[in-house]
Amino acid sequence: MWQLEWYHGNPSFSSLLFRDGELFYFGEENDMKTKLAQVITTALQGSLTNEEVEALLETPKHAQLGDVAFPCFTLAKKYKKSPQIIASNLAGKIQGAFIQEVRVENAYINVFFNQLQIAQDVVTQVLTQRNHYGTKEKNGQRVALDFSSPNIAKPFSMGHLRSTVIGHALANIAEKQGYEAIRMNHLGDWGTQFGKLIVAYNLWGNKDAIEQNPITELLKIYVKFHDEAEQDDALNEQARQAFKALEDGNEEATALWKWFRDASLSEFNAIYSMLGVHFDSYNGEAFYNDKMQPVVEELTKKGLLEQSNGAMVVQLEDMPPSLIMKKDGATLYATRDLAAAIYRYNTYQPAKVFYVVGNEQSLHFKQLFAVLQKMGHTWAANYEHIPFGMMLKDGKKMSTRKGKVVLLTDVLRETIEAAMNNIEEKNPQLPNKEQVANEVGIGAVIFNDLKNDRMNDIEFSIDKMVTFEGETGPYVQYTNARIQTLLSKSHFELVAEPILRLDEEAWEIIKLLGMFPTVVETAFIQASPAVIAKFCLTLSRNFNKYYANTKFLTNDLQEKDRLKIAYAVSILLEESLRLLGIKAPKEM
RNA sequence: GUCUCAGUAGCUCAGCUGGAUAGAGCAACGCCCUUCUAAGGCGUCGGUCGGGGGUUCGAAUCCCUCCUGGGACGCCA
Repeated sequence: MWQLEWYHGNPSFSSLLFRDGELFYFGEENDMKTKLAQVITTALQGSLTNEEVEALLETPKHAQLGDVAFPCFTLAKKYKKSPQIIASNLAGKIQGAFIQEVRVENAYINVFFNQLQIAQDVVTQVLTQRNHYGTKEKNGQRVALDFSSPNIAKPFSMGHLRSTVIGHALANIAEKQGYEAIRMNHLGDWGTQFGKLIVAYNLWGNKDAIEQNPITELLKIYVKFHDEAEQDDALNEQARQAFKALEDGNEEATALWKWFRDASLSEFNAIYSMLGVHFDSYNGEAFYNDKMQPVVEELTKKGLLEQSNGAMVVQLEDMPPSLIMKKDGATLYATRDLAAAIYRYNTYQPAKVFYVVGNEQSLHFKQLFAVLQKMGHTWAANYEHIPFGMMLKDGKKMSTRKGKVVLLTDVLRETIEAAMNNIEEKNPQLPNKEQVANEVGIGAVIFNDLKNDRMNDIEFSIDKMVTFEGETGPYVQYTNARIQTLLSKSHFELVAEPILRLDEEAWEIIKLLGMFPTVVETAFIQASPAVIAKFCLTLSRNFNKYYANTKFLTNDLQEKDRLKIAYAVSILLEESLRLLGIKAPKEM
């Protein structure tokens, strides 16, 4: 049931769309840049299209110059006049109710908006739509995301964190953009290492210990296997046989495999629950075992498979061939991913598929998509690798073997402890200390990972993660918590109505609030949670500046207006943090 | 060797679909808590945007080239 509601009295308000009682942000009528572009386009009488004008509009580097600037350099050629003269001629024609002032500086036309009107408009929208502000209407399309994907029986390291938190944030962002997100955990639950584990378990395994602490114990016997196998090659042969038995469906082997998998998964799920991450599918490598033969057959039928040094490959242009089958006929990584890609297309019909996997696998995905294209699967154009940089330790890749691995649970324990120390020191009477310490400690780790461009390598530093000052998750959480305190201490019922007066420092905040829908969209287009992280840092910084110089609880006419802005900031900080997968405690 | 990602302040990074004085945080130093949580705010210090060419009215941003570092390159995933 759709229902259109026009905001009474004020024609500048966007139309708000309700469906079954839920509210969606609709349209961009409120975007000042768009409005201004229309005015300028009209003034130019067809010299430039509306799109061209909008592309030229920019935000001045310094706020005192103006809110939006239109550079006239490109018009100079068209009119054969100096850009300065064009600017001053054009400036007089730029007018509208939302425009306060137009200034010409050099070749720029700098426009100042009517701050109060825009503040009324933006704040009312945020307060009305709350966490739905910036949410697009459902578009009926799916985005499938392959992320996290740890290996069974191996510890969950800081390295695995990246894919997990980036993927999770992208799924949230996709949903806010109107897509249905399918979260897929492509578990590493198959391979010769399971033969080794089965042999090792039969030799040295302790059932109770593994049930208590599955990954630690499994890793222990796995490492022991490697040590022993160096002396005794017969073990490797046994492992091969054990894996063969597993592949052939041997009951005992299958039971062990299932047990290892379930036990590991329950430990992973404990981590996922701490991080607030969930999945729609845990179909890992094993799931595709019976789906690879049809792929090989399809490749053969389409004449794409070639022999090369005994192996079967698909030749590709401008890149190395993709290995599909080993000499012995066994399948490979690429074969499995082809099967998975096809299965996902058939199952979900996704509009987009994101593989959130480390940058070191770029070639693999380029090859994968190229093979799919050669097979005639044009939908592969919607498949995308979302790469990210590595988590480094001492400037080098973390490695399980060299003992350079840092376990995520250890890091979380430390950051939660640091958060608790902060609480004891700064706010010892706080209720639910445990929960808040969890939310802050975990938030710090997630934010630390998401705040920079995902392509950057990250040097692991526990010291940085337990520092809760500056550009950190706790800084944003703290800003929000202080606003929440203000709101709880005020006696106003904050409803969505226009604000009447605007402090000077609040203007930057208003502009940021108005940008939020565009920010989310950019984050989605660039597949970059960092865009959201930067946004809430900037919003926090601007609000803290305002808060430091302004008394909010004054019990006068201005109090309500200021609190409405504070409330709007809080709504968007909480929503930004939610998109990043971070909790926002009301008090800390 | 080929491909790929990166190189901006002492450190970690923004800015990169070209535009006005290159911005933050950390570190260092100096301020601000009898007033809404100082996990905060203000100030000072700090930059040949890796080097060199080119395109342009205009380049950190685009193109070429070189240098440095990470990563990937057939039977692991």
